[in-house]
Amino acid sequence: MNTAYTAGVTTPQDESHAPGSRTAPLRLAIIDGDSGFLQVVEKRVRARGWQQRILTGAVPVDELVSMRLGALVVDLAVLGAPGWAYLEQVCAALPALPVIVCTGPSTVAQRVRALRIGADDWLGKPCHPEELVARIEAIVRRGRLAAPPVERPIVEAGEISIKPDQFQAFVGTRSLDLTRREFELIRLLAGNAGQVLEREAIYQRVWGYAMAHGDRSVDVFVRKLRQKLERASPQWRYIHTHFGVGYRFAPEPADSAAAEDTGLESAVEAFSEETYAPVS
Amino acid sequence: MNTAYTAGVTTPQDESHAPGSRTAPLRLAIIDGDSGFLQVVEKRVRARGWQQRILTGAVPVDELVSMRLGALVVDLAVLGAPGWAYLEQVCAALPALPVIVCTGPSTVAQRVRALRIGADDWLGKPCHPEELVARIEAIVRRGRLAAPPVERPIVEAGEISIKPDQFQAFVGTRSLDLTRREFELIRLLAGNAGQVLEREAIYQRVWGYAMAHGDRSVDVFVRKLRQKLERASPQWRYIHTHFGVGYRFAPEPADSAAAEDTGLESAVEAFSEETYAPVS
DNA sequence: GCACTTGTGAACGGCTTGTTATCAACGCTC
DNA sequence: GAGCGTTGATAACAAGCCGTTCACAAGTGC
Repeated sequence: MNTAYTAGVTTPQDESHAPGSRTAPLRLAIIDGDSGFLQVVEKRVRARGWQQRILTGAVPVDELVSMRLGALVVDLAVLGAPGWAYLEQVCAALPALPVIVCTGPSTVAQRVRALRIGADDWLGKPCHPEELVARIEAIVRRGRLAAPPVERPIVEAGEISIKPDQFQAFVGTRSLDLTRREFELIRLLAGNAGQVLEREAIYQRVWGYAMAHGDRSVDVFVRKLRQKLERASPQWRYIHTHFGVGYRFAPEPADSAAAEDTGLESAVEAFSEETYAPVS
Repeated sequence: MNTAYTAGVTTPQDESHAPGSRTAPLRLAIIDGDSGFLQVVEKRVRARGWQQRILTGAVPVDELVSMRLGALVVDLAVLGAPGWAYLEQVCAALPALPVIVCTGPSTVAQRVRALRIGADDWLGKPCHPEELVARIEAIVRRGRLAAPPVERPIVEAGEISIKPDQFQAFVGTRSLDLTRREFELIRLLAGNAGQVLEREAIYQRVWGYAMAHGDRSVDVFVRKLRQKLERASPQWRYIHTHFGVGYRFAPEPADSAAAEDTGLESAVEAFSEETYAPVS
């Protein structure tokens, strides 16, 4: 009913940043009526790649649940007298949800009451949007720290499966015995299956810094990977060279020599919903 | 820098491990010089059954660690110019420690900076002690809340069984005679059997604070564990090294010389629904 | 055919890990 | 409080893995 929404520039999957800092974009909801305030906040929310949803009033708790929020900002003034009951209700139903009350002048008693009820923070208006965002970050950080590590999905491709929590790839139950770099590389490639990745981009994302001119490391590691893949799964070809460009990951049956010529390959490439752009 | 040796009883795990089993009294430290303020705060801290410790200045991080704090309140004004560096240092070394800055007049930029550095909250003086306490409670609550990974009371792995209530591991009825740290380490590893845990993560969760660069403690304790496991259960191998990453707990028969060639190792691990599937 | 790119194998060297020893700190008994 | 055994932190050395680099072969496109 009352949902303006703004999607951050969610990069498809910047999955493999070098030191594994994994952060899905935060989903933030704001119950507030001050359009000027909302605007300046939204600007900063966007800059962080978060997703923002603006609510103009009390939304049933069920709906809040279904929004799968990462944080909630509330202006109690908007809700009027039932605001306190609503706050209590939300905090009781969603104890894991960070809640920041951001409202006008208040008394100590009010602030203490909100915090006791279950709110995580209280920020008086007028306030600087930067501080609001910083406080949201601090609370979310605290919550994430204690949270169980996010389970990463197992990627399946051809015969192999990539298990991030083991830093290893398998054919059936058998390990490919990859080193760390090899694993990071195959994870990056398989995570962007069907896409041609340029050497410099690969290097940047696996090694974490810019590739020096003439560096052949990527080639060498692709070779190592191919060797291990070939040994463990000889019926498939996984990594394809694009001359003058880079490499593309796409599992294909090994006997598709004829198929490749006809461009049939795209029929095999499967699990990636990413748009597949064949390169002649 | 490494002056005071604060080894000793160090049991920092209870806050990070034991979910909500028992709520030990919160240990609170306050770096502040205002005796009047300290007095009114202390009154309320006592009323809640917390333990309070007053520090008159910057205390070495090592000492903070050994205090096993549940929260820290800092008045930056007391620390002077180096206060910011100190704050950063503390937050880096003890990311799990709730830190509240409670100090005099401030600018938005200062508050944002502190929150970014790792502080959980900023409360301007003068403030009502009740609000300070309520904010501490809210932060601690948030930190405790998201820790639901219910650890199985007894973990069975290979020949050994781990009994948390006894702080000991056994082969049959025979104790492995593990020290406290050794036990915490094997509990963590076995509790995440099959997963590769990175050294820093292990250190953070067993020792309770951030691992210093170059620290080899995890390796040394892994060796001690392996030694005791080997002695008590020579037919099995439990802890596996992942070069450049960390360690993985997975019971495997020791005679896997032939098995390794067939990739048996992964089939046995995790004592889950996987059954041994002979290869070829 | 020529220039350039990519594949391949091997060797070097650095960094990671295994292992042992030493010492400070602590708890215990007396 | 002194003496003694235990625990944990740290240093030092050895061993070995792994990433980088080089040289050369093979392949690609013009």
